[in-house]
Amino acid sequence: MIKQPTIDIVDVAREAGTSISTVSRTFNHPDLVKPTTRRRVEEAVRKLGYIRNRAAQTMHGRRSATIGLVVPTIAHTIFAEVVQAFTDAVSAGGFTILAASHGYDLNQEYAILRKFLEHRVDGLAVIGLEHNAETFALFQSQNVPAMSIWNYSDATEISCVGADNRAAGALAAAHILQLGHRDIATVFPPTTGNDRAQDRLSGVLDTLNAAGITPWCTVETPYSISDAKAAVSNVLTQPAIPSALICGNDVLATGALYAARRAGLNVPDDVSLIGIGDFKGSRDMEPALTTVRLPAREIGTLAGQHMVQSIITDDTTVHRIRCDTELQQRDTTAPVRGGYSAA
Amino acid sequence: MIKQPTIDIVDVAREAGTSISTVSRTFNHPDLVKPTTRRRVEEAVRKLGYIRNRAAQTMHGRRSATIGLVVPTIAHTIFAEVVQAFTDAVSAGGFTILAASHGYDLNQEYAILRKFLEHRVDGLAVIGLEHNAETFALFQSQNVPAMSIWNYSDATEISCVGADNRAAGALAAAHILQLGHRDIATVFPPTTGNDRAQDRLSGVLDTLNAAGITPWCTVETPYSISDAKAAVSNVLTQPAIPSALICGNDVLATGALYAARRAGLNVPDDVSLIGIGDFKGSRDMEPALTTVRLPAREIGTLAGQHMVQSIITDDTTVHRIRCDTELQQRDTTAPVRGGYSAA
DNA sequence: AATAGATTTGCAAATGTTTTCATTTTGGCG
DNA sequence: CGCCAAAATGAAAACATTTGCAAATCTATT
Repeated sequence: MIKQPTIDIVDVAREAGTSISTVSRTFNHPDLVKPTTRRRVEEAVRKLGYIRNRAAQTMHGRRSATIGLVVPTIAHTIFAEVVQAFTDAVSAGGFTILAASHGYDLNQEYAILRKFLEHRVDGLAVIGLEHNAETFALFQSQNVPAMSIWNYSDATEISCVGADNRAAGALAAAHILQLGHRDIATVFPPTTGNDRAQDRLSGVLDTLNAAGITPWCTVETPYSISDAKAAVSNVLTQPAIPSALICGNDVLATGALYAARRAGLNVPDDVSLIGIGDFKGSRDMEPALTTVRLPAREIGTLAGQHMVQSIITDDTTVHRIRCDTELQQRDTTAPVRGGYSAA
Repeated sequence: MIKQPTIDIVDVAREAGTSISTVSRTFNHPDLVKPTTRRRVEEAVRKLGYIRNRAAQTMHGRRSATIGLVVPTIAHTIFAEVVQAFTDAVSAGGFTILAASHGYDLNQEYAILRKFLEHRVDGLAVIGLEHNAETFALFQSQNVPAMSIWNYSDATEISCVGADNRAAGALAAAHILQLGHRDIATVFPPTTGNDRAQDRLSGVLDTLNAAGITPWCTVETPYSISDAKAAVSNVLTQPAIPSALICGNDVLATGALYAARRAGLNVPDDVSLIGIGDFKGSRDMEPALTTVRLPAREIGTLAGQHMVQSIITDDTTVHRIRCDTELQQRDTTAPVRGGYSAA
C-alpha cells in the first residue's frame, strides 16, 4: 500500500460503479441494497482501503459514538480500575472514550469538558460530586447526558453511580469501635477538592463523635505510600501511640502498615489498621488488609452501561445508582489489647 | 440556561451582526479582524454559550487534535502510569486522547485502531512491538504518525519510545548471578502476545545460559499478585527450593514475596527476589524490592512529546528513542548463603 | 478632496457524509 | 407480453465549518 490523499466515499462509488448514496446505504442500511451491488461496494472498499469519516457523519447529526471521561488522575489504581470498567462497558455499546485527567484542578476539569464538547461527545462523565459552578452550568446547558461516577448522593444535580463514602467511613469507624478501640488516629489525604475523602472523613468523625470519642490525632498526608509511611512513622515512634489507625484509603493504609513494621510494631497486636477501598492486592497483602470495599469495577461497569442507555434512549433525566460498601474483615484489625469487645 | 437546539456559527454571526466568515476568523486568525468586531463576536459567543464544532473543522481538513492510544489494559499500575504521562504530554500540546484497551487480544487491537482512524485521529500509539500483520499494513497505508510505546528495538517498522526489555532481563539475571546464586527460578507471565515479557525472559535465559546455568524451574503465572502468590507458594513449600527468584515484573515479585513470607521464609536471607519495573510503591515495600527500573513516566512523556512533534511537523519518518533501564538494588536480594560473591 | 494602499469584511465554494424524494429497474402474474 | 407493485438506485439538499478571492471600508498622503 502506498500513502495517498485520503480515499473518500466518492472514490469508492467510482470504483464500484455506483452512486455515493448506494455506498452510504451499504454501510447504514445494508438490507436496502441489492446483494450483488453490496458485494461490489464491499470489494471496492477493501481494494481502496477506505475508512469511513466519522467527522462527516457527526456533522450530519449522527452521534459521534464518543464519550468524554475526566478523572483526577489515571495513575492511581482505583481510578485505573474504574476507567477500565467504564471503558469496557461503553465500548461494548460501540462507543469510544475521550479521556483526560485534571490533577485535582477543577478549573482544568471545566476546560477539559469544554474541549470534549467541541468534539461533540455523546456523553460526559466525571469523578465525584464536587465541581465548579461553571461545570454544573455547562451540564445544564448541554443536551448531553452527564454523569458523576464513584460517589453516591441522593441530592445530585446530575446522574450518579457510586458508593456512599460517608457510609464507608462510618462502617470503618464502627468496626474499630466495636473492637473496643478508643485511642484512634485518622490518616487522610487533604480533603480540599476531594469530596470522596471529605465524605469518608466526616463519616468516620461523626461515628466517633456519636460514641463520645475525639480522635487521638489526625494525620494528613498526600496520597502515596511513601508519604503516608513517613507521616505515620512520626506518630508511631512517639512514646504513646493510638491503638488503631483509620485510613482514608488502602494506599494510605499500606503506607501505615509499612510504618508500623518499620517501627517494630506488630499489626494487629500492637496497632490495628483499617483502610477504605479494597484495592486490587489489598486482600493479598501480608497481613491481609481489613478494609471497606468500594466496588470499583461494579461502579465503572454500571456507570458505563447506564451512560450508553441514556445516550441511545436520549434520556437526560437524572438517575442515581447506589452501590453497596461492605466491610472486609481481614487480618489487620483485632480487639484492643486489654480492652473489651462490645460484641 | 435552557436546553436548546445547538447553537452554531450562524447564530453567533446573527447575534454579532456580522458574517460567519468573520466569526470563523475571530477564532482562527484573530489578528485579521478589527478589535471592535472581535469583541462583538466574543460577546455573542459568551451570550449564546456557543461551542465550536470540531467535527466540522476536521471535515474541512483541519486536524482533529486527537490521538488514539490503545493499551492492553489500563488497570495495571504500569500502563496506568504510561497512559497518564502520555496523556499529560499530548494535552500540553492541545491534543486529547481517544483511549481503549484490548485485553491482550491483537485482533481487538486492530479493530480499535480502525475505529480510531474513522475518528480521523492525528496520531496512533500502541503498546509494545508485537502486532497483527493487518495492523502494520494499516500503519503503512495511513498518513498518520504511528508509534509504539514501552519497548525499544532498533529494528521497528514504526517509531518507538521505550526500554530494552531484553537488557532489563539480562540486568536482573546478571545481578542474581553476581550474588553467587546458581539455583534460580523464573516467575513470568504467559509470553504469547506479550513481547515485553518474552524479551525479558529471553534476556534472563540468555544470561543464565551464558553462565552455563539452566533455571531451577520456570513458573508461569497470570499477571496478578494473588495468582503469583499461589504459583510461587507451590515452589517454596517443596523440600528443596531455589535460592533466588527472578520475576517478570514487580507485581509478580510482590506475590512471590508474600508467598515467601507465608512459607515462613525470610527474604533475602532464605531466598532472594528481584522484580522488573520499579512500580510506584516497590521502593516502599518492606523489605524494599530490588528491581530493574523501567522509567514509565519518562517513556510516556517522551512518547507524547514526540508524537505531538511528529504531528505538527507532519513528519512520518521512523524515530527510535531508547530509555535506560537501571538496577535498583534494595533489600530483597543478598549473596547466596554459604556461596560466594563474584564481586 | 482625491487617491493609493492597507485593512476589514462578505460571498460562495468546498469538505465527506446522510437522507429524502423521485426515478429507474426488477420480478411476478395474468 | 404487458402491467403493477416492490425493490433498488441516484440527484440533490443539508450538516457546520474554513478559506480564497473580491469587494468594501478605512488611513494617510498629496
